[in-house]
Amino acid sequence: MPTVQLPDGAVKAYPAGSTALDVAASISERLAQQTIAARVNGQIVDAMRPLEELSDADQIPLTLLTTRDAAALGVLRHSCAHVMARAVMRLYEGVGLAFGPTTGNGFYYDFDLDAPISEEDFPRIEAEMEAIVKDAEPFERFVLPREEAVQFVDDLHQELKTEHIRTGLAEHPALSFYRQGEFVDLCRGPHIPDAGKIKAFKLLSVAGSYWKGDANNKHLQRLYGTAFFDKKDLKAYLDQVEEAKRRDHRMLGKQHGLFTLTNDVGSGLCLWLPKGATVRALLEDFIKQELLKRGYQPVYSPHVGRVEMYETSGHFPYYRDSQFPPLFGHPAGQLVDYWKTQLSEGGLDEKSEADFLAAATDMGCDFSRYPKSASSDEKIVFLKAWEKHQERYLLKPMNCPHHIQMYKAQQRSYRDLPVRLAEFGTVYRHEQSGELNGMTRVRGFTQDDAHLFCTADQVELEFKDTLDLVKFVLQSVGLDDYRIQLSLREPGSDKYVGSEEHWAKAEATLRKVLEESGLPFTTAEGEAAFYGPKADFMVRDAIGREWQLGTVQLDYNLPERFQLEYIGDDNTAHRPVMIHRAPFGSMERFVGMLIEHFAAAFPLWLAPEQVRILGLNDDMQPYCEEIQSQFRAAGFRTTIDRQSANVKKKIRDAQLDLIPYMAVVGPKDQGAGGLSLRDRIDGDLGFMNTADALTKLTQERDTRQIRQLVKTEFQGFQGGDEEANEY
RNA sequence: GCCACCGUAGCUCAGUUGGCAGAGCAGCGCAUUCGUAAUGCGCAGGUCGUCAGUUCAAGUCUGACCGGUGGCUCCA
Repeated sequence: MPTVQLPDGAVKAYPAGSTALDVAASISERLAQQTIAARVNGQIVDAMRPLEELSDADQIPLTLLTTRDAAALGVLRHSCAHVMARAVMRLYEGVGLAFGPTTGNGFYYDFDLDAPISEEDFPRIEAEMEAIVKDAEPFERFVLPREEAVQFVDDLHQELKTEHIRTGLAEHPALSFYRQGEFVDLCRGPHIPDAGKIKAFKLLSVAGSYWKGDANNKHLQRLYGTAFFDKKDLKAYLDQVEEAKRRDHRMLGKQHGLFTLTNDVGSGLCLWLPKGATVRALLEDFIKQELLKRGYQPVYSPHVGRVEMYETSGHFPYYRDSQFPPLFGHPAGQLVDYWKTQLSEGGLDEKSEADFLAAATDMGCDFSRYPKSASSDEKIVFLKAWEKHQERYLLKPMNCPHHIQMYKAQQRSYRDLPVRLAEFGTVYRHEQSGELNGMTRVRGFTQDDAHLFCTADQVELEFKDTLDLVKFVLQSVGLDDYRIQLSLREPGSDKYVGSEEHWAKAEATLRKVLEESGLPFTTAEGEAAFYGPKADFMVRDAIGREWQLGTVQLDYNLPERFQLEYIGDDNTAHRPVMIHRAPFGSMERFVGMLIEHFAAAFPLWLAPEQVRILGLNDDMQPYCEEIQSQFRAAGFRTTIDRQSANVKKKIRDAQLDLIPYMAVVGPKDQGAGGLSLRDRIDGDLGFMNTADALTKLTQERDTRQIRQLVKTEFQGFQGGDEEANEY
């Protein structure tokens, strides 16, 4: 007979076999209606399971989770995923089930299905789901011992489930299933008591995915949806999605002439139009001033570097697939490189080889000693030797090797350290075509990069200062909601360079400084760079979305690979430690994010056009120019609206162009030696003399005031863990 | 790169079963000269992403390619 302890401390015994639902019913009928799941020992569990199964404690600590608990939302959504899968199975033949977990904002289910599902099919799938919800059939859990479970799954003819149960779940002695009507799924649960609890749901999108996330595996169709306890919550969520669309930087960037992308230049190659370039230049100037104060030194480096340098750093071999191919100094370089690859992949026929030799000779190669009759390996050795004497350049994918060469350009003493080299360095990466996205994912971008070279003793302090810099920079643009992600190695992986000892030291140092900093941080294994751990700034924008922006990375490995040294106070050589850091990350990405954060309504100090001067009629032109020159002299970016239109139209245009201030001038203003100031946010401020207006605007600009930020407080009502609920 | 969807004027979009390519905004011209979110009239603007194919006839149907969007995979 289970005894239950509720959160309010009440202790009560219940008949054997009682469930959380029974407990709820014993309190009130209404509570039983609203109970979605329960929490026992911190675990979220089915409300319809006998309590003895869940805990063998004398007093079972039980929390009922109702429609008011965010934690129950994940349960609801996962059950909704089952309902969706059931609907899809009713409507399509031969549906293979994969996984169907919850996500931060909803759920998805992956299907192996020949017939393509498109958004046009959503209404009938939703209608079928509606019918299932209306039937309000219960979710029934049952457990089978491993052998029986395997047999049971075999009989369901669900190949992916069969595979998963044999590989992914090979260690599980018993497996749980959930049945809802004719639909049965291998599932860890928990689920809601019955489908009738789903009051609001919607299918969102369809996309491709891979079985177990591996691109080599079977391609699946993924159906995304979301569900809520209440139609109001669903509407709030959909409004949020609309708001995000309204702020899309690709649309706003086009609309406000900030940047453009055209296939004539190339995909992923961003053109900064004057207005966007102004925002970027202001940010760059701002950070340059700050770096000067913090003892950084400016440097410049070219856009290409020898492949060998990137072989030393490890970037070239590690990221070969996502770089633009090397530029060859010798005309035959590309040909030789191609030939070498062919040989390593099994070689080509004699004729091709003869063609290659002829072509290479034509291009001026002396291949008289090419070992025609030798093995592929020997031929590769020859070609490699040839290549070794040729120049090959890479469009630089990273700035660090260049800065490292600067460090090496002179002998360094411990007295010189730390050396802090800063550059807005433009780098090129051949991102996969499917990854490109407006300004936030491009193939050529500029990092506000710097590399700090310091002694082992200085690492902590330098790292701390760097965190402080990023904090300061984010604050200055009004981004004060962020966390830091401590990105660590993936245990047991061989994709990293450097010794165990260096990694352990680097990770421990990062963790120590972060703990001492008091900044909120989370850890993420497997997210480190290949040469060292990182502290990534995850910044929340005005509508609650997270962006990975600035980064600080600790690196013991590149100094080793490039044999960096400084002479210590003991007159012997020591190895410095490097810190890589970029507060904005990439200018493209950062400005893209800012556009969405401000919905293109930049604060005065960042606005591409700060003041627009609107004459009441065409006769005011000379006075408009007079006012303009006064604003320009005070450093403001202004234009005059020269349309032959009435002032209402000019104001409307300026408002739509999101200009922070308008100076409306007519005969009255001219007579009184001033202007009528209009604020984008507060509207007409009335007459002001020009000096007062300048003082007011100068103050707002120089303190980098952010007067308006349209925040929507919808923080997702995020339910459940982001872990897969499926096995 | 993979899967699904999309590509018509500078921008946002309409275009019936294949039958002469449309609107609004922006632009230009003329008139208007106005006090806080659209003055009126007119004009111009397109090889319908590209290339092939089917057809008497293709924006519309088919294929390939290019580009974009949503995801997947990737992100130094």
